[in-house]
Amino acid sequence: MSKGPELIITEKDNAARRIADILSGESAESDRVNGVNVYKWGGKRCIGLSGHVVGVDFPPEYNDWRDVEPVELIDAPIDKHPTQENIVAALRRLSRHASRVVIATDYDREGELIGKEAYELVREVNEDVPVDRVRFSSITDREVTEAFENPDELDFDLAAAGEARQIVDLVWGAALTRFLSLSARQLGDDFISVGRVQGPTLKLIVDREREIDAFDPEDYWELFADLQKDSTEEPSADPRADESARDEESFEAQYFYLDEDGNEAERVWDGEAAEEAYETLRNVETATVTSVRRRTRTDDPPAPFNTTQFIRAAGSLGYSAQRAMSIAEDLYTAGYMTYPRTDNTVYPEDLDPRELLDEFTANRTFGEDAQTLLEQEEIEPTAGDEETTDHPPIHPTGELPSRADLTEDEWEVYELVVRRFFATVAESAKWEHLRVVADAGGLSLKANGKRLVKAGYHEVYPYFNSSESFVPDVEEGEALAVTDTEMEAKQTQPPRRYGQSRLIETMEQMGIGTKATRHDVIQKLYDRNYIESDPPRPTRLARAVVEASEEFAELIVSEEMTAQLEADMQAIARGEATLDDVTEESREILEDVFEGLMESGEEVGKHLQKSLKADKTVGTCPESDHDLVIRKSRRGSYFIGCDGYPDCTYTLPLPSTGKPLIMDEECEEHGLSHIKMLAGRKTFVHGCPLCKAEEADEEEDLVIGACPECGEGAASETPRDGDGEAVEGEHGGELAIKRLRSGSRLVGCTRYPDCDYSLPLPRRGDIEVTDEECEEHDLPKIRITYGDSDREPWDLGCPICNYREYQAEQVDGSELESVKGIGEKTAEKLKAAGVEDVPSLKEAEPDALADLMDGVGPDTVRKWQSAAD
DNA sequence: GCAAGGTC
Repeated sequence: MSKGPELIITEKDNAARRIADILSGESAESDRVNGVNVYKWGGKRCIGLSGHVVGVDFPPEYNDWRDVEPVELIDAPIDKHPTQENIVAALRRLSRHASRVVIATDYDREGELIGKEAYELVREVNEDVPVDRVRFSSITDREVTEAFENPDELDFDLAAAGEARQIVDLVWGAALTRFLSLSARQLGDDFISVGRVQGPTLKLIVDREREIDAFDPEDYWELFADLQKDSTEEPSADPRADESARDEESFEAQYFYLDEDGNEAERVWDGEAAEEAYETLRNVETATVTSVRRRTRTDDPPAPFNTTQFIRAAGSLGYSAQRAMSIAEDLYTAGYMTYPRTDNTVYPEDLDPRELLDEFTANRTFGEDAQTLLEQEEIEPTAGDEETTDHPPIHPTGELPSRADLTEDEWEVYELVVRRFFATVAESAKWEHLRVVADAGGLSLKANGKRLVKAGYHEVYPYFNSSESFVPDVEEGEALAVTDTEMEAKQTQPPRRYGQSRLIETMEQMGIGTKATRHDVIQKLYDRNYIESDPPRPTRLARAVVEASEEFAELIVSEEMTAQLEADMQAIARGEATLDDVTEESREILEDVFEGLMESGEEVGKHLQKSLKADKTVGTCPESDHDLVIRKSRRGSYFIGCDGYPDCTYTLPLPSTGKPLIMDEECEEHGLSHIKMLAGRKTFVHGCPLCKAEEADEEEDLVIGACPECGEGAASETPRDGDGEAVEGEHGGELAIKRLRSGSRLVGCTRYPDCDYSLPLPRRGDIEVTDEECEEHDLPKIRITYGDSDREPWDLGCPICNYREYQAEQVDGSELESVKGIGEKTAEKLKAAGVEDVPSLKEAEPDALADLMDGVGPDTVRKWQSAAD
């Protein structure tokens, strides 16, 4: 037996470092083995994994989708193999001579499985070493020390529960995904996927869209009256004061009646009845107060952040789920906040709110609020319903960044996290509600006022709406003047689409996905062309996938599958069922699914193909009977082409920026769908592509001067090529303002394509050629106006000077190269794609940007974005 | 190349 060091294994590097610090009393030193961090002190080593370091998959002979019938995957063997070679190698090296191994992975089911995977790797190289398991729910001195003093054993049943999930997910996901993809002949990057979590998520979106489609709006009317309290008691000397006093005493009330069930209703469904009521209301001069009700309401501060609620709050600040998590992850890695992936909404016992608040008292931004909170006699943090063992709720650590350490976005998210913590230890707010009902000519009017009498947590947490609505103090029997009346014609609205955070919340309620994956699932739906735009809308393909699944494999789009699996996993964890029981039964169900599916394979395939085409179809070709579809050129740019190609070669260009989205709106003249170009914050509506092309054809070029490359005054020594043709020098080329068929505008040479000199012009606004001239370039100055809008005109000036300034700004684009993974060439490409600096890189929509760049996928873009933070 | 779950 060797007397080697003791090895501690955690789930991630960050946890390894912190546990080493705690156990060593901060004396641990960091070393690298195989490029992996290892913390050493005394006779101990601590290494962090990166989640699962081994993966489950079918053996390589099952890799060819065409060679293997999807149904064969159901009973195919499943292998486990290292996916993080360097970490696995380091783990092997360290465990070979270890005298003891302690598994300290996260305290949840997946953590138990990751621990078991590590255990098996250890066993491969060291048969006898004792292996213990420690469990703690937050990495604090007390919890960690206690856990290591009372080591336990690995729970193999719990790990097996996790393994069963891996197998069921792989078998169902792979077999069905391959089947659908093969049936629709989609084998490239655009395969058609389904899975236990993405399936029901997609169905959620599609179902909502079905409701919207089926929605039949109904007309109704609402009546309002402005009421005014009589405030003529003491007229003041200043008439303006009277004016404002009157404003203060005036408020809006709404007409209501009691419906058949005796409930208050505001909507009048009958037009004539509304008209009649309005007639009455218009003719009354006063309303008499019939009831006044006051009550105070306590408004408790929110619970601590779990992942879902954090994403929701960040969403209301304008961050996508993906982006919010990416920022949170960076703040976590930098040590400013706790682990962002957690279900827990109850602070651990050893979080001392006073101690943590203390850390903020000296801070410029938070000091005052922290101080105020500390002055409370008692501090009792709020708690949510969910208390789990995995990680504490998201809260700031005692380590504070300075504002300069963070980007603007990071700071905004950090402040949100800090203020949420503040809110959870702040006092409740108090509202005073005042409800007034008045009678106007037999019609009931009501007004609800609310006043914040104690701001409480709103003082430190400004993200919730705390606006008041004013209703003056009135008394029963008091007469109020009716100063204005209004009848509004309205229509019932279809249900709203799910936004990203609503989607994540609903997934959580349905019990599908996990805190760490829900936002990724949504991203996956975008990547698979199932949803587009934000809030997400389902494509035709998505509808077809859901329809096909509903008919033949209902379970894969149902939340029931997760519920059943969850129950099975619990049975395994309790030792009441085995992994084999569960996976066998699941395979049998899938066999049945395949029986129906294989009979109708062709039909399913056709349906999917039709939908795929519909997603790309803009309308009918004006020159042939075929469809016009969006295509991608070999250079990676989008255009519209005839589906009858090569018999019909009709095409229409599209703008070079962004990814085209087919809108519902259709051009009345041409019957083509309008196009929107998705390009992050540069997103714009292109409109009907044929209208754009015709506008360009009709608009004459407007000559504004000589071309500096080939026009009058250009280099007079004219070099000639072999044929005696001039390649440079004067050719009489002129500069003109042009409108291209793709919709963009520019200043270009009239000799195009022989001379391709050009200067950019903005896409929006009216171009005005002024009388002023640029002395340097002999060109008129240009001004952009914005029609009726409030926007100030833009004096763009001489187009050459303007372009020079623009380019000078772009030189700063070398800033892009400071981002890990971006070199000179990539920075060039990025600039060509319209991404000039780090902020715009971070705001870019990964899909749209990837589409603009050869050889770059959306995942790469996301990597840059997180590296740029 | 398929899933979902860890992690970066």
